[in-house]
Amino acid sequence: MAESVVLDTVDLQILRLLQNDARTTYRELAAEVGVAPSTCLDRVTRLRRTGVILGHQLRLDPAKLGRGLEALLLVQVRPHRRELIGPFVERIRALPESRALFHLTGPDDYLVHVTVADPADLQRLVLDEFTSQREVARVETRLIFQQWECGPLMPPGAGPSLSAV
Amino acid sequence: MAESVVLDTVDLQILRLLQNDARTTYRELAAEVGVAPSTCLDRVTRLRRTGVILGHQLRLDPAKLGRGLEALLLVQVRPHRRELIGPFVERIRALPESRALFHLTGPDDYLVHVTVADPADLQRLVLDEFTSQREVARVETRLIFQQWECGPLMPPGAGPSLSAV
DNA sequence: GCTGAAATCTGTCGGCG
DNA sequence: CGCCGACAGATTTCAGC
Repeated sequence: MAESVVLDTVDLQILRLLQNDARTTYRELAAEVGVAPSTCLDRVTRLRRTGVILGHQLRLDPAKLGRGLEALLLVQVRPHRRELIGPFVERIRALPESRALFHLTGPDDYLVHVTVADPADLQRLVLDEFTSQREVARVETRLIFQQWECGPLMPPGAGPSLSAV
Repeated sequence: MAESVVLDTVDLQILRLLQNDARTTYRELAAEVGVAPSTCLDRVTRLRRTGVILGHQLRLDPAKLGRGLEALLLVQVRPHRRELIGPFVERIRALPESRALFHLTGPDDYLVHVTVADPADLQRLVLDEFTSQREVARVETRLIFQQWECGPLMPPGAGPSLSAV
């Protein structure tokens, strides 16, 4: 599980470029980074094998899919025991409205990022899937005005090379 | 901006498959969906052009990049006026630790998802980039025990067809 | 890590239903 | 008008060095 991975500048440049556009061809990567296309393929294959790259994801516009309203739900699950939170997590993950789920420290045990059609849809979701459940002690709903994805994920102090576990 | 988009079962199947693996070839998509590869290309091109597909993203493992600790920061920005929140948002987005930023309703104005190396790194981030700033009235830090991405994003009541805006 | 070549894929085009 | 099938160009992938 704790496999050691060493990343050099070539790896980091490739990752930065692919985060900018995950469909960049090996040819283009090679031209930018200054190595052969096959080397880029080798690097990317290794980054996938070692688990640095987890996968390629499609970014969709929820509004275009009829889910123009987004919200974060802060949820207390009580009692906070494995027998209850296991099924809770699986149930929430399976909801078509759920985009992401976080298990947190602090007064709220879980944060759920949901996408719904409109306020009525959100109300239905909160009432039918959260507050109606025995293990859900409290739900706090926060609407999302706007959201931003931030810059590329890079190692701290992105020097010329580093080792991570 | 409010371009009308109609999605049929073929589009929805393609989106579902591409969310599972964004690098699925048109050939494979065609085989699964039961249409010609060129038709899949046409559909995907149209989905890109109409803004349903926003782009292709690389999913990376923060832990493998030396950012094994993740947290959510709840931030109050006061006074909550455009002159202050504009620069605040840009500054937070530019931090290498920031993964995502949400502008919310409720007592906390912003939620920031951050990835750091360790608790000392988190402490530095909170003190130097948040509480030290004049406009930041309050910061609440919640560590992330575990997180899950949820199922594919699909339209509400994913019937055989739908129209979205 | 590179080169080069084979296999595969992408994207275009004209035609068909 | 959208779907199909074939084609040319580009990309991926794999030996061998």
